[in-house]
Amino acid sequence: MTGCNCENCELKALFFQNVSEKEFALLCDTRKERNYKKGETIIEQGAEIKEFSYLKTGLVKLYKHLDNGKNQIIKIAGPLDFINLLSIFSDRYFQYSVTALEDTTVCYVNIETIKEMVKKNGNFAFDLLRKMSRMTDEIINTTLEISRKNLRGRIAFVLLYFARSVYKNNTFELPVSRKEIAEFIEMTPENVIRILSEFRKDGIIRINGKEISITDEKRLSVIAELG
Amino acid sequence: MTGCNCENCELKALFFQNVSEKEFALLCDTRKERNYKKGETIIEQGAEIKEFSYLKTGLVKLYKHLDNGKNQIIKIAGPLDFINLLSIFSDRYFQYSVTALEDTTVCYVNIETIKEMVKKNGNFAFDLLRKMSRMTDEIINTTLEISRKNLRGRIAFVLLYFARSVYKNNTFELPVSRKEIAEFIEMTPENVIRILSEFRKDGIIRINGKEISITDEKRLSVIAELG
DNA sequence: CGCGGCTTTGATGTTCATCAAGTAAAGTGG
DNA sequence: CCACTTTACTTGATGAACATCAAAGCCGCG
Repeated sequence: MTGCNCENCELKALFFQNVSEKEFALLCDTRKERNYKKGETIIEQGAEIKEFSYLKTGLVKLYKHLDNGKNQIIKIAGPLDFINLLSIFSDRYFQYSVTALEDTTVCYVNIETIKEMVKKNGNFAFDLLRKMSRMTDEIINTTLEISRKNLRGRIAFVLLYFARSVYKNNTFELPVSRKEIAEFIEMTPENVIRILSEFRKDGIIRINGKEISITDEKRLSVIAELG
Repeated sequence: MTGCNCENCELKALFFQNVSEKEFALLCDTRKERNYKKGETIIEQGAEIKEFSYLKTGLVKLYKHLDNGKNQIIKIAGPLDFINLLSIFSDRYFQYSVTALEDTTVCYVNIETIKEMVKKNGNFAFDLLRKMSRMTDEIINTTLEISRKNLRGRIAFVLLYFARSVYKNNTFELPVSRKEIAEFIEMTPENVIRILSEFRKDGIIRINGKEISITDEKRLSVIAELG
């Protein structure tokens, strides 16, 4: 699906407020949109960066393939996130992969067009700098925060992350496997399960397969803080 | 010390190649330069960001003050590094402190001037985007890399970091205390010392107070890789 | 149906933080 | 310049936290 029906897209206002009509038309001409099923890979680590892409709807994981065959999840990204902003200006190739955790729609714009726009339109560049700065800030802070927590604190952290930041609800369907949680917060899948069970026995959460209900958010917050 | 004697500064070519004479003069007018002794604090976490600053000479640490009274070192920065690029576009206040590890010279330019330049000069903005992207890439990669190594691997990593990236020499004076190493690579000072002693006993390094000599770089590399 | 991957639980051992105690070094005030 | 205080460094002993290994049940999928 290509073409220019972005006029009414709610993202236009957010990302391209400082872009002229003419520039915007240029963007739209090269724009592509694609849907991905849960589990499909959107970006493969090592591939050449040809597009500038942002997430319209859905949920994805950004992760690195390590030498030992394991993966390390860097960030979980949702609507309105630029999913390839990380290395787009520093490298020709993707430093990480992106895979859909839920059905997802991605918009693609030609990367050279964006680069030209940065050079010609300083206000757009400024917006991009701010956006990028916020995103990397968040990744750095989250990574450091996780790494200094103990395992119980880490599990509490992810549960609250999904409840508060992603689903805005204390009951939700986990979009990731236990193993993926482990890859995100630096621990083993066995311990993810063990601690989830502990929380269940302690009456802090209810578990039904992938469905999680936080029943004692206060206690979970304390664990996340102190852990 | 203020004023405009930047014409011959080696940093001009690096950072401001896409800046016009007129813009450059504006930069220079508001420029300040300041020297810091080893141990002096350059930036205090929480302070308002009023300047755009970069390191001319020396070595500094960027670190966060944590709630429990401890510190966490995010990055060690050297010449040519923008020391406040991290949150400069995302926040009004510094998210971290910066302290000199060696005698250091810092150049300051008014932040509003830079922001105006970004908006007016797209090529300058593009340079800045690239620089920022590289810096945050490196921080994220380093943080993730450290967090998945065991303690021996982490110590090997920092020793090689100082030898290769900072001093370009296998013998060097450690610019940080054992405690600061611990704050950088997420472990306790006791274990930093213990593992340094192990490496000494194994004949991998020689230690004389703060002076370190790497005598078996190959073995140290293997430990850093596998750890 | 059977295979492989995800999940769960238990047992075991290693790694690491914590505590304690002592030495060395470096700054501080008289 | 010396006694004093503080801070950094070092080593050992101990226990807790965590990874690893093993085994079995579950589920989806070809």
